[in-house]
Amino acid sequence: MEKRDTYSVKQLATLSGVTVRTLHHYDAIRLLSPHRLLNGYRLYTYKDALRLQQILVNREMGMSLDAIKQRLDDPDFDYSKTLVKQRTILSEKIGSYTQMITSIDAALSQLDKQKGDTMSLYAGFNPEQYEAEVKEKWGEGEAYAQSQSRTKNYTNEDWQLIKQKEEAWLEQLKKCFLENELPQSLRACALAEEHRLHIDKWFYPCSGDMHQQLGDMYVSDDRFKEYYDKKAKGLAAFLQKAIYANSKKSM
Amino acid sequence: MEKRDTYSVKQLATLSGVTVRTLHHYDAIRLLSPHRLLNGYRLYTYKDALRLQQILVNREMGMSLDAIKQRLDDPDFDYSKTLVKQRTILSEKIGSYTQMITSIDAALSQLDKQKGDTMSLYAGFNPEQYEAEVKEKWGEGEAYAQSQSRTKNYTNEDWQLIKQKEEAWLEQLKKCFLENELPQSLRACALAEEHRLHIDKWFYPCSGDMHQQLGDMYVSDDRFKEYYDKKAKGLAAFLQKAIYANSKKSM
DNA sequence: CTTGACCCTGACCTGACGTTATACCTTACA
DNA sequence: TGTAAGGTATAACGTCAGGTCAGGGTCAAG
Repeated sequence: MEKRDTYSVKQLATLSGVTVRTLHHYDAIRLLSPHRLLNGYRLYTYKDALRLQQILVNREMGMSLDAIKQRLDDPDFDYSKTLVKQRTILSEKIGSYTQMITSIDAALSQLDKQKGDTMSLYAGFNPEQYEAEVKEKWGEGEAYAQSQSRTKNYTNEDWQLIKQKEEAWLEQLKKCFLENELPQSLRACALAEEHRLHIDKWFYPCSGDMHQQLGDMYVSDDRFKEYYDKKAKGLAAFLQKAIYANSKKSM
Repeated sequence: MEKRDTYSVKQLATLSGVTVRTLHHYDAIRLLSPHRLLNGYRLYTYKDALRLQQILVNREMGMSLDAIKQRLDDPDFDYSKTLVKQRTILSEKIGSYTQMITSIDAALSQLDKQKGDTMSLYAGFNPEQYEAEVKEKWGEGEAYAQSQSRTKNYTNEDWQLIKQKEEAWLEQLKKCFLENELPQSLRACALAEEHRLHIDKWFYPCSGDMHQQLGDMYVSDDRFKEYYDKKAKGLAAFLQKAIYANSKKSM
């Protein structure tokens, strides 16, 4: 701190890193009341500056302004008392921080356990994630980035839910297909739309266009084709057509 | 954090050291909105508890609730990375706080020399009780319960006696360590056994196993480690080894 | 004699809860 | 079966440490 003998509000404020309003406040509650010039301006002495420093240190420790006032105004101001008080505050903080650390550790180990091990769930092939990966190869990095950032915090439960929904949907699609419904039918379109919303909700924004690209991928990429055709031969193509029909309808 | 799947308001509140009102508030501002039972009661899941943990750590770092909300709701939020970062920040803070405490202690002892007034120096950290607390966190509620019920009737003189004994013992351990005794040495083992008996007598039944767990804690829990290492660097680890050696010997 | 930087007070606003009041729900026990 | 205790809910007002204007005075420089 610069060694001057007097300061204006602003000078003291900037000097000690508080706002003018704060000094006004401290004056109002008589925590730090400087002298006044004839024009009413506040004039802080070096002593005031020292007191302010004390105030700030104690405030930093989480003490209330009132308590600080009590202590600084205590006639038999006992430095050791202050120190002891600060010591206990510090040690309490340490206590709560250690507690936080232990819970963080607990959370971390918990997280390790439940961090979505998608491989085991999907037996090696996670279609929705794979989609994003393939899109990446095609230069559509955005979908991949989105998918990555969204899924990285999914828990095992989340993945299970997603998988369940997807499986239920796939069952319906299969039924629809096996019952010789046309891909343009309302029923097929509804399922296509459901699929789009599923992707959109859990993985990355999926517009109609994006969805059509996906449909194409389902027949052109062997891995996808196999995934769907394993359920029922021709299902991949059926899905693609349904997606196209749905996209047209939505426009 | 205890591993339960659901909590009531009060349960979660006490568990995480906040008030019920705070949880209500967080619900009101949609920072942490739990499910509701049919009667309208809030029901917090483990996920909620994790989120609360995040909130509290961030709050402690001086972030506004609004900013915290922003962050936690950000899809790019990487939970585990953040946890790790926070852990290091917290433990750094602990480090600097302990530093401050030691310098306060220095100042205090300086003052003590000038006056006659000692006592209450250890107002902050009482290792034996802290042990029980930590064990509680680790799920060994029995020790904590025992410790609580035994200590609640202790008088001031009792505490002084305990403290004295513990300090005397600690001095001996320090000497033993600084004189390059091995932790397997008879001398070290004797001190370990003395320590076990001390706990057993004053706080809770302490078997060899329990004692070994304690030893582990002394090196893994920063607060203990610091407590012992402040006496002599490496003392915590030394004590742990001595405890292990003593346990083996007694079997 | 104006302009811009400072200063004043007063009044209302804010964030993060604390406190109090009133009422409902659930459980234990007489 | 009733009732008392204790947990829960909402609602509404209080608090603390300032932030943010608004309206007006002061002062040195150009």
